[in-house]
Amino acid sequence: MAYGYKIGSIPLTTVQRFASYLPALRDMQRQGRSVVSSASLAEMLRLEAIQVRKDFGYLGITGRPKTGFQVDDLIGAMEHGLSWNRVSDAILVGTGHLGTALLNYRGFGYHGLAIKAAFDIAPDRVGALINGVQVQHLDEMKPFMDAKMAILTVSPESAQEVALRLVRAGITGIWNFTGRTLLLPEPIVVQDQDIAIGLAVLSAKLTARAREAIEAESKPPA
Amino acid sequence: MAYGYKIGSIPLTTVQRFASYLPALRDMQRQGRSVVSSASLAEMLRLEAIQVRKDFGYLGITGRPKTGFQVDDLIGAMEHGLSWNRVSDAILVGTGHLGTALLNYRGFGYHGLAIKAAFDIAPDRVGALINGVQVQHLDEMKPFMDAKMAILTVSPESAQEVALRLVRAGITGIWNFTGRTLLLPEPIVVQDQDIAIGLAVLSAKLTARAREAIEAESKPPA
DNA sequence: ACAGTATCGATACCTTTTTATCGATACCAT
DNA sequence: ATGGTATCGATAAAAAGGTATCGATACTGT
Repeated sequence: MAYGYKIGSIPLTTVQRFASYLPALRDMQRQGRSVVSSASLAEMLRLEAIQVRKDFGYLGITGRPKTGFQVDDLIGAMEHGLSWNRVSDAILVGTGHLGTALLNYRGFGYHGLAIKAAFDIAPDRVGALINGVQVQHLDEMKPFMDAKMAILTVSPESAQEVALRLVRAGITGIWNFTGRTLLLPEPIVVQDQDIAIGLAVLSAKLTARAREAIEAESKPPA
Repeated sequence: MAYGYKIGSIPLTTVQRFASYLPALRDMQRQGRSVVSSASLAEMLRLEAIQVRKDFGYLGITGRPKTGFQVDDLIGAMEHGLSWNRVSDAILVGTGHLGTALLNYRGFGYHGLAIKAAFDIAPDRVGALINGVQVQHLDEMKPFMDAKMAILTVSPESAQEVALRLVRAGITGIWNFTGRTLLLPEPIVVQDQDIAIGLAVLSAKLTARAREAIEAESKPPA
């Protein structure tokens, strides 16, 4: 096997879906709804009911026929199972537009993330206050900071170098937006996030759809 | 089957990898390198050589033993097969931090995207110039614009409403950053991009790794 | 209480995706 | 030329992930 398909014993795809169930469930919780059926959640998220049930199976949560699943149970199990309950601190390096956007993003709270510090090297950025976080100079980054996760939003050119500094500062997980593949010692977990991929897929889908339409037209309906 | 696994006859996962091969190959091309082996590309992107070869198989590109694949051929085949060569226009709605970050992002060119117009409703944003694009009021959005793709970076609250306006304006593909599931007529292609998922996965991986470490410690090495 | 029904959960099945194997081919060094 | 070797490509096996089926269960209304 190449590398981590699974997270613990849970399929990666399931974990990803957990991440989208969670906000939906939190909304329900807030609205006072205490139970939800796999079918209704599936419809909400454009999935299949059976897939939702199977996913929940991994959590060990069991529903009740005719009623559904307890919203609280589901949230609890997801948060506990994936440590989205304990708020883990993260730091962010690179306060360009993307970095700033992430510092201002409100959705991370669902997954227990709080960005506690931000770093940059540009003199005109150091000292700025972004969404309550003061930008510090990269040189200020100290190994004793207790964040274990870092968000890397620097330029591709400096990606590798900054990543190594992060590792030296005790970071064990890097969320990499730079588009460069980072070469780091084994135990570091790197999550690559190439924003352009989503677009590329959309564009490819549109092309495929357009082609299908043309083909469908050339041969008259059966 | 639920819905689109495949794009044309190419697996979705393969298309995603294409999107990351492409910049790497373009770099090589720029550096004058004309051939590349599946093994070296795989190492560069942390994949398996065989997977790279299989992906290339979908393109109909054939390599040569002992040498590898022609970089130009690969680039050409990917761009042509997925229409990343023809530049397609897109519009962006919602010029908050994320929208601004995307307007400033330089990686879209690899996939043939040009953001031609930006819209918002906030009076203090309308009229601003972001990376050469003038922000217009949403009401200015006209059905006759020839962009078929839209990037949706508005607040979750207004997501559905704005999406409907986009469809009425002739948009057929929406790249949805709002985190809300959009309910739209069938032929519209929606690509959901929940930025928090990447983080959630990273956090879950770190947790899993930590647990593994603990388990490995409790039972001494075999 | 009882029938009717919505919903779950276990099992089995099927599809998609990844990985392994291995013969064939083209380059390189001698 | 010839042998050695890196690399490909076809085929097949394995793994992962998704879907269907269907009996079991608990709520609802009479």
